[in-house]
Amino acid sequence: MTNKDLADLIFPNITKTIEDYEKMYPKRNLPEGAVVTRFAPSPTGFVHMGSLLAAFIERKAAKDTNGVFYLRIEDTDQERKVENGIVGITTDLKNFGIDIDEGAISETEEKGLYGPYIQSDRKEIYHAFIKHFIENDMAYPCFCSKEELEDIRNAQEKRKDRIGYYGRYAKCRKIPVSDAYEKIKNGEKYIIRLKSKGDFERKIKVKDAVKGIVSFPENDMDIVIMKQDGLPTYHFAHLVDDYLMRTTHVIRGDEWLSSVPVHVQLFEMLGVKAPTYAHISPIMKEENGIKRKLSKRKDPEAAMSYYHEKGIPTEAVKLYLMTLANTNFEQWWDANKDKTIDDFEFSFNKISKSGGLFDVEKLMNISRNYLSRIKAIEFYDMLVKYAKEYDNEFYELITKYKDFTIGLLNIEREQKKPRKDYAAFSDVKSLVWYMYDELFDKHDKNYEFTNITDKDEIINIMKTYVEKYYDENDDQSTWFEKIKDLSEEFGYAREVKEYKENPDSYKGHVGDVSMVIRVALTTKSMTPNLYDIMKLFGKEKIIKRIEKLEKNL
RNA sequence: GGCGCGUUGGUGAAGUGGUUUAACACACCGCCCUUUCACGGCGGCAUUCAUGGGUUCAAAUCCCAUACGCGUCACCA
Repeated sequence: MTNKDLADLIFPNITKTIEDYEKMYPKRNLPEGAVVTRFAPSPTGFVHMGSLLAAFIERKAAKDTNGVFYLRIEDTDQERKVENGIVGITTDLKNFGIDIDEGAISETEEKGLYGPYIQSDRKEIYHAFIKHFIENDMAYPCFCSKEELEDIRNAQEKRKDRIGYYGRYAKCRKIPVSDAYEKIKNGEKYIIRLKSKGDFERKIKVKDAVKGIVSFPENDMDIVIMKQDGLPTYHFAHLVDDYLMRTTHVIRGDEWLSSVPVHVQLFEMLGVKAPTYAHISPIMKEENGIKRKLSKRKDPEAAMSYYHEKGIPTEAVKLYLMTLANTNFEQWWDANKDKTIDDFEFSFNKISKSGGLFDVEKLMNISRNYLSRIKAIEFYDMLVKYAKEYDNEFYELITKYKDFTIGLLNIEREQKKPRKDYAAFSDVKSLVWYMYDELFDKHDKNYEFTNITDKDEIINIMKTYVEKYYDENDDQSTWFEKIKDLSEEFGYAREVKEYKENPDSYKGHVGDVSMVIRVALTTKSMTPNLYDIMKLFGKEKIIKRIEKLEKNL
């Protein structure tokens, strides 16, 4: 009775060998230094901020080196599966412009030569590898029941020993092959465990691309590699998949860091090179002075849908992720305002070792900067898309008055330092409602007059202005000259300076008069450039606004 | 409890033994500019890098302890 007999008994139908698979999935033909990465989520139906950050880094690292980025679905835990879970993930990725070179596309489709990319479709492959492990005395069946395992654990706790299935506690390890053979033949339930040759007293050193050199004791646990349902555990699937799919860099959350000894051991036992690991810290959230991991259950901002609903552009989220990924990005972007994320050179050692706090404020600031740098028409197109989904009334208006809206969005935009009014598409309506008569008429009118508040004076100024001075064909400097003339006529200083030198000689200054015009037309004391607004309005609308002012004041 | 990882201003952080009397950005606070607001400009905001020891001519940077935080110790990933 040999290990081979046992392996044949357990996997009678597995005929392919490891060599066969190595031939089927040969080393990738890629340029020197190309990085192959993967995003490997469970099919839970959506991506949250933490995993999006990983996916983003994976995508970026592969693209920068002309490598490959693929999507692999890790569904070895059948209980986690959600209906249409894969589509949920691929659409989230698509929404954020993270495109895959290979991998799962939907529940039934995939692309690429290194598949299948869904783990539950790879059972045969895993079995071939497990068979190889058993044949070569690197794995064995374990018949321990839950209760027996519990007993072992209790004994260990009592003795203050390390918890786990190892050394003298690994009782199934000692079962002779022939006995194991008989047990299986008799239909006893079993799982497959690794026969670890590691020594806890010896240390290993591993170079992590983010954390640097980390050292651990060798793994001496006989970890489970195949579960009773015949599917491999994460550890073993990681070995097989990342070897066969020729992954060069495994980027994952640092909750995996303590599994590194197991993983390097597995690769060693197979006799192949382990990938480079990059363990990234989780995104944290502060609540009541306590830092904790950003949670998809507790924190709405962890879900991608949150940004969609708020109308925060995906590009802004990506920019924020880039600043989280590489902290030197922000400075670079500021110095290279016309460039995009694609132009930035990503590096692993610029990833922060400790977990950063998720800062919505910062994200909003980045979004504000981003939105100020794009063309008005791009802004408009995205705004329309957003409004169509979330604000039908506004959607009707901005599509009806398309050029007007683009003109509005373009105010003080095409200049070295553009205005930064908007952080999200949901801000727009509440900031510029007064531009649209339909919204203006139904909105509560709270005229925010400041220095000049006398009703007759205000009406007088406005009427005189429109009748005597305002000409919609004036350029900005002529327009402003005329406001100065108007100010003078009413006893206000032409220049602020003049007024400040001789405050007693004037009722106020040109700024006060400008404010009257601004508030009279918009009700707001804060607006973009008044000249541009009036230009967009045209004389007719201005006159109507003055009539409305008289009525409402 | 074992094993690991981390700890620089309110926040993100730069920094890898000397040119750091600790960059830059967000937030905040002043002042200035400005036809308003915004933008912008200028200035303020850690004499100190969790704490305590050590190595060194020299330490945020190297070593050791302690504290705190986080992760992990499943037939979950």
